[in-house]
Amino acid sequence: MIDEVDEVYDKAAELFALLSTPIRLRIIGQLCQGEKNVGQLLDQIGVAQPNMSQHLNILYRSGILGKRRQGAQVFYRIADETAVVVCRAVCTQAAIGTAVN
Amino acid sequence: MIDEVDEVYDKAAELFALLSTPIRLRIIGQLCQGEKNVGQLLDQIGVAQPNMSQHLNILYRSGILGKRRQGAQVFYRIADETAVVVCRAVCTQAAIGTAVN
DNA sequence: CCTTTATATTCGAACATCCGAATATACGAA
DNA sequence: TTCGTATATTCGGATGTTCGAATATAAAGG
Repeated sequence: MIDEVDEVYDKAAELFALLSTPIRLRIIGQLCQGEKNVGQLLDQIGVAQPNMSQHLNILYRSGILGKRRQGAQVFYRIADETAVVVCRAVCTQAAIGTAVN
Repeated sequence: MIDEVDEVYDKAAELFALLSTPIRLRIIGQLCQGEKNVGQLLDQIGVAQPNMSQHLNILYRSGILGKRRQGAQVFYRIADETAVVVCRAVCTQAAIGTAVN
């Protein structure tokens, strides 16, 4: 905590940046209910398909999401609970809702 | 949680955006130790003075920080614990440090 | 192979963010 | 009032992010 602090702040800032768009938070909220494919996510979240794909890729490359292909469909899931825990902290603390719970 | 969800995600995304730079996280980390003036923050955080002032103002306008002037100096403090709680969630969950604790 | 459905990629424009430099303001002391 | 210290504001450029549009790839079925 003395000389690793720099990296700590950098990593945390990166995570927060990943969570700084409503669309990605909605994706995470949906996947908290369990694995879903892209089509299902598109049904729930109002966003164009290529845009969805980009956001999913960003979350996937960061390690927050995992994915698996099944035939023509690709299913995404939460792969790192850190993001979920942080989202829950916002919801419970700010009393702004329970969407991710 | 049915029709306020939209706003929930928007608010959360805004908060995460505020926390998405290492400098602002450092500021919050410092102020977790108690009220500090701008000069003290400058001593602890490697950033130019005008830059510091901008970040402080962003956090102040968002309600995360409060401030009080005492003579020529301005003291900042945590005004909304939400940000701190969220930062702690990152640290404890990701096991990437305890800087904000 | 061809078509359809499902998902991904690329490109460019619009827009926002961060920083450095210069300047401005606020306050205390002389 | 003038000076020095403390803090804030403005402006510009560089950089990054998000989106829409177009296109590409992957798989299943006929």
